[in-house]
Amino acid sequence: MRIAESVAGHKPAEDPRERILLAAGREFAEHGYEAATVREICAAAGVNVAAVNYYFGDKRRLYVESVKHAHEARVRQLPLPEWDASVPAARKLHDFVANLLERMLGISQPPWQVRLMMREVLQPTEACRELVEDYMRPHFAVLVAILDDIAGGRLTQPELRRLAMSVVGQCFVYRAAGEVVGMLVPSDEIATLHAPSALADHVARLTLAALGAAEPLGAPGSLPHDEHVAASSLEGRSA
Amino acid sequence: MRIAESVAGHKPAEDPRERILLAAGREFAEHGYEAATVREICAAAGVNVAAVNYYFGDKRRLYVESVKHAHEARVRQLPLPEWDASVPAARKLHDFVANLLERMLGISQPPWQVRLMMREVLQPTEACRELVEDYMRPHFAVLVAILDDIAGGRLTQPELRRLAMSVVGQCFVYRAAGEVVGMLVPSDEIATLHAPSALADHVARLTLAALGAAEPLGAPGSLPHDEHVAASSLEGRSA
DNA sequence: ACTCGATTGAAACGCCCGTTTGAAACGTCT
DNA sequence: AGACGTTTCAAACGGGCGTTTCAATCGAGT
Repeated sequence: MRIAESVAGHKPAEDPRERILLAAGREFAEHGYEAATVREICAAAGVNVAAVNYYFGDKRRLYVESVKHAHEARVRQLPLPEWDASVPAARKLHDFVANLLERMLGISQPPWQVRLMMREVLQPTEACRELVEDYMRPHFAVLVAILDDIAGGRLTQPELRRLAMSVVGQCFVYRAAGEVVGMLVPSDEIATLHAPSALADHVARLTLAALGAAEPLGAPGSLPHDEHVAASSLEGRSA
Repeated sequence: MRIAESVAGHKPAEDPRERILLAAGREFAEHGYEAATVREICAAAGVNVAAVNYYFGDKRRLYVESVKHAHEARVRQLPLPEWDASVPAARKLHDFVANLLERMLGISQPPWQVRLMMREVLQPTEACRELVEDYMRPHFAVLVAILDDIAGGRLTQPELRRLAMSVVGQCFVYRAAGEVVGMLVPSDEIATLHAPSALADHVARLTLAALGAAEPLGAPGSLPHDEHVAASSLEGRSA
């Protein structure tokens, strides 16, 4: 049996099982399940190819374990924000979006973890449903509740879910299609207007404006911008 | 002694090159480049494995050709909409979004074509840049112009690009993360509120509202608003 | 020192991969 | 008919894959 786990080491280099999980996550994130090779994973982990069979049984189970492992590390590091009851809903929305974007785009974490989960989202495997239930559904429910608060009961739950998906989609596209975004938008804009914090401002502001809980975009906002208000909009029929 | 003709069955044996491209597109879309196998492609196309080498040289070039082939078929079938000068910008926006969603989610097309291109977006290869320049950048420019029109010059070009990305993201998430959406949203809502046409209404409306060019979401509703999408609107408020 | 389960290691097992081969089958000329 | 370029075919090549084998090594209990 395994003895001396004496020093609760933050050193992942100790436990071979841990090393394999780490290397596997990287490899699966980079190449996908089928294209990743056990041999490559074991080489990166510095263990013999037989180790994956010894510790995990086979490649499939190693994959599922590595997804769970990355997922748990992610949850541990970026828990759902909690707010005081006095915090206004608009602020909650901004915090939520900022958290979501930081989780997707932030440099606070090695990029392969979120990339691995992104693969699950785009082409779900058996590890996906668990991911959704444990991780995404609670987040989504929180977002819906915030939006319900902002809308003040004027939207049905199905409409709120659709609106929530719009919020998520605006964040999601930057992670999933980031490279194409980089081709369509000048790189200097990426570093400024499309940085996580600036994006959070934008998405939250857009959503609030769409709900009538903030000035429309282009009206006097947080940016030093032209001050002429949209008193006479060209298309809008203000009833 | 020509038994080969009858064995082929009722399937008209057309250009083998075309058959290979078609089967390859399907296979690459389903499994990705590395996991797709030449043998499987050739079996589906009803040709010998040597044919791919004969017609395309190797697997890599077959892949590039199949992406181009699907891309061209897509462009041919869904060209950029063109509007009369008198069409209001809000209507253009709705048409653009509806077109985008139809292209991504519509049943008018075998699903593997857009899936193949989605793979390029998510993990670009050499075929991606061409895809962006020929296909996506023009569409994106049109969207930016429409939004500029609606905003009436109150937003800078960088801000317009960011807003355009928000519009695209809202559509994109349904294609890229469709399976997860299906887990988070009750299936009956998927068939109604999240159908392409209903989604187009939603995204266009949300964007207009955010720009102050339409009533906020949850306001008295589309009744005081002009007729721009009323015909296809099937969303039932207050279930 | 010895035992014995836990762990590691090098090599091998089938299998399937992308690609190549060389000859047969075909269509089209003279 | 015969010759000749084009296209198809079964078979094989070398190599990498996931997995297994089995002996070597380790480390604590006796």
